[in-house]
Amino acid sequence: MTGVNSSPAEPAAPRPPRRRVHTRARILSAAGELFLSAGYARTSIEDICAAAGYTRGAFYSNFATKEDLLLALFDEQAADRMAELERLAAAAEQLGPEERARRLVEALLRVEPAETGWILLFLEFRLLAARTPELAERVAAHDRAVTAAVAALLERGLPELVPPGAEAGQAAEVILAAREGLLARTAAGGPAAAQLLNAAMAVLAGLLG
Amino acid sequence: MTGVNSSPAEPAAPRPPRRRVHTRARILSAAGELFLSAGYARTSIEDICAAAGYTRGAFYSNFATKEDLLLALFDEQAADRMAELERLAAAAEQLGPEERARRLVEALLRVEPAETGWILLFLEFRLLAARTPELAERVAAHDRAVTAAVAALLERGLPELVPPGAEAGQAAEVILAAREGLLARTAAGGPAAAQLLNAAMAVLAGLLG
DNA sequence: TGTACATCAGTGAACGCGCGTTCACTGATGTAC
DNA sequence: TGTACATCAGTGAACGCGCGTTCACTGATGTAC
Repeated sequence: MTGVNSSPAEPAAPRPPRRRVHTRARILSAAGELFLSAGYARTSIEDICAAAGYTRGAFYSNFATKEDLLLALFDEQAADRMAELERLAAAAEQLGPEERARRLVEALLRVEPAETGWILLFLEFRLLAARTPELAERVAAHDRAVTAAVAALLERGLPELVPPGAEAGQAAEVILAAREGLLARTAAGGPAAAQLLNAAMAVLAGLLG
Repeated sequence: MTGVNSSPAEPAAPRPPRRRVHTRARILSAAGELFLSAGYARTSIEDICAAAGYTRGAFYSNFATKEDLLLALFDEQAADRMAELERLAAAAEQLGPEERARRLVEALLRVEPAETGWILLFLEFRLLAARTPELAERVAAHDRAVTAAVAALLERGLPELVPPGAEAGQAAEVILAAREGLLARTAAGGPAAAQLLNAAMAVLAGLLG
């Protein structure tokens, strides 16, 4: 099969596009940075191409529309988030119940500075999705996945947070919503992230103790 | 002072503009409806004027810019929200501690269908504010006022929700953030509002019990 | 290894549209006498 | 009460700009022989 050409009469063997392989990645990366600092709507395709070192056409040879690019970025980010949760679950598995609980609370509530940037972009995506059915399903699916992962974490490592009468999924939903709400407040110029998360920790600790 | 004209030589007595008094209100109201259903960015001034029965010029004779209109709407809504909280506080004052607690939890977590619409507009405002310093201060001030009002409610009527080691303001912040986060999820096509708020109630009840 | 050819990623000019804002105007409303 | 005048809320056409998208092209890259 290797030496013998398989019927050269066939119109065109599907050849892999192996030209300037990094273009798409570079555009994605530039778009990510610009979206983070200026938001999706305020960032033009021209801006992105310039930052990545290409012209508009390069963009349209890699993405169908601007929304398509946003979706690619979202999928990337969503995958990262899920991978992180899986890592966290695996790490938690190794620990004793006490240390595990401490780690999980911290991991669920802590905020990296980078995230305060992402939250705005994510909110913009939620907003867009609210008016765009296809996108809405994507966000909803992502929410379901993250909620389920966090619910599993809670069940194994923080059962105190799942009170009798409630399901782990409900607790996860509330925690994630609170987290997103707090992040939104900080990102839009409210109190510092650290301060708000201290609040959340204090409230949680008090309620649990 | 009434019969005698006070120096008619004076250039022009400031006369009150009492012409088509309802124009501004009509535009505001039409804008509110359209913003609710399509969002701020997707609603054009032309749309608003048409819905209100005027032309573009009428708009600019009542508002400086589109952002100015949004701000007026925001202030209106913010005042309503604060008034509602005051009414709630006054009503709670009349009740025994048990009934009062029940009422407050319900009031803080219940969601009117109308609010799921407003939340999207509010998020869009937060997003805009995140990139616009003057707006940011407005939202932050509103957040502070609402948080303080809710904190006062909690201190008087739901001290169980303010665990030892935490301040009422912190508890208020967490509750409001969770509420906003949950609303954002429903509004963008996630689970039904009722379902999410059941979750919050169940979690709270469990933690408190 | 060298040459001719085909492909297609990326170029860059142009299109077209939506929309916020401006502006010269007009006619209904209120004031002065 | 009636008339002349001034004001200014609202009209509607036009401006201008940003931006997403299209498209005819070109030249580097890979393939065939």
